Amino acid sequence: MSTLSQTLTELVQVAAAAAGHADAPVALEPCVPTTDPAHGDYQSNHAFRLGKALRTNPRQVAEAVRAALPAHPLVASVEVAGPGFLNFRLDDAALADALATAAADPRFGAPLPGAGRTLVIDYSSPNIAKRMHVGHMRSTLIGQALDRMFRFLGYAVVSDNHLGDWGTPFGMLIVAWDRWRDEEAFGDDPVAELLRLYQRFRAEAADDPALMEQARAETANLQAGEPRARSLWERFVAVSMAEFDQVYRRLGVRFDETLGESAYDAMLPGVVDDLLARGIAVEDEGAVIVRFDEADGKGLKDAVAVVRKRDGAATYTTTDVATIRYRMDRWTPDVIVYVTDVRQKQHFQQLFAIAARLGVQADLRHVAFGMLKLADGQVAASRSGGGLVSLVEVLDEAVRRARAVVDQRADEIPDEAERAAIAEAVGLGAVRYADLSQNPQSDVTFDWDKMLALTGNTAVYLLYAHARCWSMLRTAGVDPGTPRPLALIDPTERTLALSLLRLPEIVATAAEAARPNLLADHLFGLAQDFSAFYLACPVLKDDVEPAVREARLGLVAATARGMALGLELLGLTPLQRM
RNA sequence: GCGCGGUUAGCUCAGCUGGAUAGAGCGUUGGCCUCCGGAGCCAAAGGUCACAGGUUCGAAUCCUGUACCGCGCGCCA
Repeated sequence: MSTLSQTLTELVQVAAAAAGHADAPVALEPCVPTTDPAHGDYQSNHAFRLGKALRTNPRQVAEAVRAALPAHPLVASVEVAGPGFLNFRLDDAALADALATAAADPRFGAPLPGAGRTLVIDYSSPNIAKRMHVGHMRSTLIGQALDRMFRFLGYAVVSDNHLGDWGTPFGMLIVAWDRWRDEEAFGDDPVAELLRLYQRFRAEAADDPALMEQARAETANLQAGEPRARSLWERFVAVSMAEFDQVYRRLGVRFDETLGESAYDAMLPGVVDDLLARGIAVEDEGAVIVRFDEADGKGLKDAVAVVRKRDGAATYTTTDVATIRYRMDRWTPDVIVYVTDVRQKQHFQQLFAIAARLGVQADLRHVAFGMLKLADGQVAASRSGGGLVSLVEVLDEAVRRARAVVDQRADEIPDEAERAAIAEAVGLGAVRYADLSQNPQSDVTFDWDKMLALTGNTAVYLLYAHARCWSMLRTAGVDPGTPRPLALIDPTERTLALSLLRLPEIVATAAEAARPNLLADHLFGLAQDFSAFYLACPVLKDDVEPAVREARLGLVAATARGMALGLELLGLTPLQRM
């Protein structure tokens, strides 16, 4: 199946060729929805590019293309407007059929542009022995949404949680454990105890250099596989993972792989040797470094990455090179996506430049999202920033606020367990949508009220529209999965149908651009279109003719399906009642 | 110092990678429950898209410069 935009774009391509412009050196410009319904439904701006390339009046080119357009059932009329816009008006009956077909399809009529391609996506990646706080939220939520969208597009996706589970912090923890551990506290809240030990180590080591020496020795023991260090490390990892898993379960996040930095330790010496042997890295002041220049990218002028420190230890750059190698060997992915905050941008530029020199063929993408800031301007994810709100605390508060609203409807939803489930979906949805409805690259300021808002452009609005669809379907006794004919008469019905039919192309654009907010925006518009339809078009009222009622129920069912699809791709739980 | 990013309504942010009259939410003001769900709907007010040039049929979007703000910059990840 193809999208409306694809269908029209192909028509323009055929027409341009027929009009004698097949050789014009321009990329085909995809058809896009018009901004104003007065201009039709979709427009092509291709004539402007053609006109420029051919040095002719774009209006004339547009006329020629229009004259050469093959007939198509979807197209009701085509007009040339303004300086050379080609405006399409789509046929009502054909649109209705297209939507009916999409609504009956489990994939909502979406093509599979990712079919046959493998994509590794690396996100969340928290540090062992630390607590997930609000600063960790973005990678997890954005990554999860992209993960789901890429799967929907047909990619064979491998999601990988690249844990920070290796290195000197564990040497420090082992030393601190031996000296200051409180077994009882560890039993009650192991991660809190590990945090306490880590912080105490940092404080004491500031005055006692010998402690750092011990930590280095324990780190070396760990890396050498010394049993005691190893078993402590395993214990630390286990208790941390147990806590992370609770959060992941709650958020519906599921990884195919959880290969932390420790998984690559054995590969590191080989990586450094190889980089040296190939002349990619050189020795410098006792360390091994890679130098970059402007040929690697503007931002890498005079940049240097250390791949082996003077003390012989590898760095995270080395680990990341090893990780790319491993992924290429194991999955031969076409694409590898990293979801981290923007501060790591240069690191990834360097990493990708090294990969290019190694001949790695995959398309490496860094989704660099903006930082989460606190109200006072402090960066929430900074290592120095203590006293941060824990992620679980945010989620709990969100659910609590949602629960207060849901309980007001206790007469309609008497079942306590159902209200709890609704509050969970609404509360977590609010947090998720607050983040995903923003362009990832923007910084976000942590604001309880904004993040947990339940009115306006929020998850609630979308969930509510979906629940209202279901309410109508329940009343009418209609199963949205059953195919039914549609008819589009009222302008609000047409607008809603067009919005629904655009969903597949929006998902594709949002995933490739790594911007879940494009999908969030579209769903918000979809919910607004549904509201306009709901206001203008009675469905279940007594004076509605049976045929009209049936057709409108079909539209409602299609809306429910489209909304549910979009919500799930963003990680939200669509509710049939709330 | 060098590099990267940002600056759009009172506030928080979108703006489909150059298209037609710049949009939401919150807040403000004024209307909608004899109901197919008011967690909603309708309407109003609110803009020199930081500033100055440039590119072209056309710029919030691309280029150059300036001013602020943020982030990063070889042995942390």
